[in-house]
Amino acid sequence: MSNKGKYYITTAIAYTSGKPHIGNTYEIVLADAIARFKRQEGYDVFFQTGSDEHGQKIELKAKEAGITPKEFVDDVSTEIKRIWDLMNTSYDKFIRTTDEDHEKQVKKIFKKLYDQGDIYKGAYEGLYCTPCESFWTESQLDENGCCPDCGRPVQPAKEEAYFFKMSKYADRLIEHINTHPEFIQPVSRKNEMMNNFLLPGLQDLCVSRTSFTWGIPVDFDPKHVTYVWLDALTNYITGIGYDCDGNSTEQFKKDWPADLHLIGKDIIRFHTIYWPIFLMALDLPLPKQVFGHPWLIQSDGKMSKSKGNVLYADELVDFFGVDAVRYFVLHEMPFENDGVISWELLVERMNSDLANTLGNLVNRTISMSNKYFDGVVCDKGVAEPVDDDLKQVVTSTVSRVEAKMADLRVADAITEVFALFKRCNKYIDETMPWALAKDEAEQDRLATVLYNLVESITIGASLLKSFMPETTEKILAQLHATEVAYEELGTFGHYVSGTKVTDAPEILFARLNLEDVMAEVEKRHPAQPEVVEEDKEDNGIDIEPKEAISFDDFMKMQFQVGEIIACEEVPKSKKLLCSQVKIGSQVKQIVSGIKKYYSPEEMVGKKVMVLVNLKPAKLAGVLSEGMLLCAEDAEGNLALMTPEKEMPSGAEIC
RNA sequence: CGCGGGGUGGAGCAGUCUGGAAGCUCGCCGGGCUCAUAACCCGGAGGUCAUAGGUUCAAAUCCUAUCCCCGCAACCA
Repeated sequence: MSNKGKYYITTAIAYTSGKPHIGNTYEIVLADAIARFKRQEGYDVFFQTGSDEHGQKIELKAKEAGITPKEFVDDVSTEIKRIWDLMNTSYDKFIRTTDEDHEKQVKKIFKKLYDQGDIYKGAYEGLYCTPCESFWTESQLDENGCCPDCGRPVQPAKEEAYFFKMSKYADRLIEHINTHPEFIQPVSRKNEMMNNFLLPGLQDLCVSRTSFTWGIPVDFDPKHVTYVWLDALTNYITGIGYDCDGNSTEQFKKDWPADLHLIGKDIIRFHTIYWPIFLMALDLPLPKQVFGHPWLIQSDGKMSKSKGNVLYADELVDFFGVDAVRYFVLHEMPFENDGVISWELLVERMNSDLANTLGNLVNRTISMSNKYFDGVVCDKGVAEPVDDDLKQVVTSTVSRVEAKMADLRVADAITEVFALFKRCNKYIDETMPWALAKDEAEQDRLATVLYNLVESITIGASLLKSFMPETTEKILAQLHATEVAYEELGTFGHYVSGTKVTDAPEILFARLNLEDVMAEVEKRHPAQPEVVEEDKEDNGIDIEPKEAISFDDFMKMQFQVGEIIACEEVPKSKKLLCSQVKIGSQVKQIVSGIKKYYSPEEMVGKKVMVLVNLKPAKLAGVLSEGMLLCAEDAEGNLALMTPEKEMPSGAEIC
């Protein structure tokens, strides 16, 4: 095997808040396909993945489960690893951010950056939930913009925190991005980063928290823990032996900078802005490429547990097998836009590509060899012009695959391999071995045809190795063939003439019946009654129970009947309506997120239930002096609460 | 005028940067074949490439406007 140099590839580390679903699993499989292919090409590959195990969310989840955070992340991390292994991914290292050496380095890095002035102490302004004593970021809030823990509104607040001075390195980063067009992939993301974050000016990044303790403590200020990105991103260097005191391992010196960080499109910002800037501050070279892959989404609506349609890798493997799932996620994922996954599509691909095109090809080829020559495959050298195109397609596939892989077009690469198998099926029709078999004079031609087929399949199977390693093994085993070395894939005739193939070909991929699969899915996940659509069968919905409140708490809230006397859309907002509500003799302006369900016209004249003494606040720049109360179903549909008998505006609700 | 992505035959997608006869996979219809997992091969139907203008000899592709989806951002009290 020729050595083309080192190749260091990473995935994002998975957050240990719960079991990874098929969307998360996609990334590791994609990375694995790239890593395996690079190895096959002759690179010295190091493939790292892992888990991100700190943070408030985990602290809370552990508390709920009545175990320590460490116990909690041990469980989840084990589960992640189990799924990665189940998917047959060939990672070299699984790093955990709770690993001792990682934690040690993070502390040192934090200190170093502080000492050199890149990190300073300031105050963090965020959204604070007072009852829970917790800070939340925008993205953590629930669908109502409230505290995800207790569902109550959050307020802006401050706490002491350390910040990283991003602006200092911004110009250098802009320069780097502009002079390295391959750095951010796909390129469309580059403009997004530039326009949204870099050009308007970078905010300093908060790198510590005092609101929770499950994290890496800041050495010199122990009430702070390191906040997510400085902890998580650094795994890429600590995992291969970085030491900021200058005692990095040989491996680090060899493998850094990374050749590819493979991540989801949602965290491109952190990998193309903050991470490079951290590296600049540490005086380390930047990774060569960051690829923000799209997501797999479900065609039948958002994943939701109540619909029973959340897809998990291990369950899919139960139905289809490891390689079929690998094939699906690799093949179905486009390069730039989100891909779709559903049981129907899975079954379709399984049947048409894996069972029909590939499985059947191998099966019929072996059957013919057995039938006509007792399984012995010999090249008798009786070539005909029709063979040329087959050989041309087969021997040129490797270069096409290589080109696609170089651009990270994994889906296109795997399609090229299947084009080879399709060409083989066509060849069988062109040569009609069953017709040759009837003619004594054509025995040598028949043998040659079968040899060409077995050789073509052997090359195809060898090319499949990065994507479906088990299938490669199975095919080669049935043919009693040896894998064709990468450098040899462009030439024909490696299969040893005179070899006997198996006399009991095993079905590689069995066809599945969609109805059967759906019935089984149905059985495992009994459909929950859809509360919205079938209101004849109203089974009600359950929500998280909240903590009991005292009567005094209740009495603090003032509810009254209000009459909407005017209503208009709030400009620049998608969801907001601004109503003038008459409550007794006064009129309050109230903004509500109900534009999707009510038009301003139909609002006017309604008598509604109003929480009157809520502190006024601005929404989308418009003052709101109360809250219109609504009922909300599982789908988020809203209905205003109105008195069931005529009541005057201002009437107290109690 | 917050930022961005998207709208291509029944389904899922490519093609758009660098204009030049609308393509792939699946499904459907018809034919062929029978070695094979009712598989394989060939052919066909089906699209005004969201809409309306414009530039051009030529537009899915470039320009302008509009409509509709989807993310993100905007404190959806």
